[in-house]
Amino acid sequence: MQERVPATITQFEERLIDVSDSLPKRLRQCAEYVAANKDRIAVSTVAEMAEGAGVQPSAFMRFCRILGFSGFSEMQRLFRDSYSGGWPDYSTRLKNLREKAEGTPFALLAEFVDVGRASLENLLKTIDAKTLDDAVEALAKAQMIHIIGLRRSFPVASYIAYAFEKMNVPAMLHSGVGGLDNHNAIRPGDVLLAVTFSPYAAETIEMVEAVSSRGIPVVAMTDTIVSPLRKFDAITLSVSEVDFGAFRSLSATLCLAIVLSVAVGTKRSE
Amino acid sequence: MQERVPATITQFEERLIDVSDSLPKRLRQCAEYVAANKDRIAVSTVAEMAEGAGVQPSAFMRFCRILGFSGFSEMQRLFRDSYSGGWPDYSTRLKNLREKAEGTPFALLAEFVDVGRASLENLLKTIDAKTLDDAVEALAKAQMIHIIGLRRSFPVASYIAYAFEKMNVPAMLHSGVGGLDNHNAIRPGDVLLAVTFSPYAAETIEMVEAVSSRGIPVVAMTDTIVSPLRKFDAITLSVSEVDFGAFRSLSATLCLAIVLSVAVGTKRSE
DNA sequence: CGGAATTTGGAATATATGTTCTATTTTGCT
DNA sequence: AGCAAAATAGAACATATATTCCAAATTCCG
Repeated sequence: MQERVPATITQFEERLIDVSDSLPKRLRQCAEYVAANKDRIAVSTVAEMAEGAGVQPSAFMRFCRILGFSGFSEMQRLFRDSYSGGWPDYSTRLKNLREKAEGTPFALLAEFVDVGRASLENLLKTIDAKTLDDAVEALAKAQMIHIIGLRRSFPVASYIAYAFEKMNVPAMLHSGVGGLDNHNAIRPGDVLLAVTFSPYAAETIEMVEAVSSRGIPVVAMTDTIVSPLRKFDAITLSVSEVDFGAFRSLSATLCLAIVLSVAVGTKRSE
Repeated sequence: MQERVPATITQFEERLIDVSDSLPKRLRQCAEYVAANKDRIAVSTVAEMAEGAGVQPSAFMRFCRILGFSGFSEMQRLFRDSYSGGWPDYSTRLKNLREKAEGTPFALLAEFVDVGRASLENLLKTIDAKTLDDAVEALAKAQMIHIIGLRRSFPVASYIAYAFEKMNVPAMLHSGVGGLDNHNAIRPGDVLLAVTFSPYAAETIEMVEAVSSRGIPVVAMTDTIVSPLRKFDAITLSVSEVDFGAFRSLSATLCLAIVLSVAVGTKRSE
């Protein structure tokens, strides 16, 4: 019985198939129940799993052992971690890496590549297809698209402005150069695309507020659902990105920005 | 604080938005972390959630109470019950998504997420650790760092400028606002960080040429080794990004930009 | 600036949950 | 049927985890 412990869900499944032919009654019940309810492993206790399978907890424990784990906890950990890729505390990892002088730039790079990948995967899970459709729809109908995004969000805003220009979409980037406000450039029939992340730039919030009260549609790219933009009835695309200190890996945000640009550009030229 | 306990995820979100305006510091951290990682609640312990939010477990407990639960366990139960598991794993999900949602913005998102991931993976393979070290070294020694990146590279340049500012690194972004050149701001002891990708912006090349001939060190972020910047003896970090149509997913480039910023910022403060 | 109220950190405690052990039952074999 | 080996149930035990409590720090107000 000294097989090595499954390290991935796939290995787990293979092992499950392997053993399931030579199993006594109770353990077979476990195998069948687990096969049919893999997704419950991450969120259940042994007692619950055992009851579901119609066996005693101790029987279920033996079952875990046969699969190669030291116990139920170890098996559960596999499922808990592999759900959502497991990006628990990148920000502390990065902080440590940065503080410890031993962190070479290359190690830092590896870490950030990983963060970016996790963020991208997560993006697919958290973006709601319907909301994305609505956003594209609203922007495609706009006479002119106004873009605002300051400080840490400015790279995103400027990227979108560039992409729109390349796709012949009328757009205006409100960068605040020279402290000019240009609020009056925003007119009925236009749409505002606002990008802001914690700590939210006051100017952005103000602009959304002003524009929203005039009945002009707003599409927002922001983090989480507790963003202050929630107060106004904007179409909100929330992107959660790993950040630490002042830094934010913008992978997911920029990815969404490209998608918006391309989708809107395509739709308008139809 | 005797509100009734949220019975659905939607109610939970509403409650979260309700309270999140009137929350002290630590509890606000909890709210933000939870909003960004709702999916982790089902499979984490209080200790893990607390660590993720950067607070003590006891603080997280108070947070659960404010949301209307008797404790963390009750809140977790809500998420465990409505947990359906996001399997099968990433690659198959992506494939399904693309086939099923063909032509929709969401399919486009899946496409770009994949492109981004590929670019990031590729970055690790193509960046040379030694060159990266040299670049960090050169930038860390600079009196002042001048940053240039125009058109499609501008988001990257502006990101770097922001990051340097936050890390108290003296830096100047040459954005060309108003057609002013500011060549004379670049002085001996300074370093130029140039970002450019095909089709290379003439202004950037010119600046590199001018500066380089004055004996001022240049660090370049560019694509491939055939970039025109090769002519000048700059420290060249080449990033090959996967293109999708006319658009460039900047994931890898921005990732490298963050790494440079953080590494340089850290090194200077040693 | 000083005192009250709130918020916070950390250790102490309670509880739930996983794990092990052993007597008993079942199964397989001759 | 009778014996040995394997499997099982259930209780006892160990550990991980949630929860509470209170002193210290902070913020708020007059």
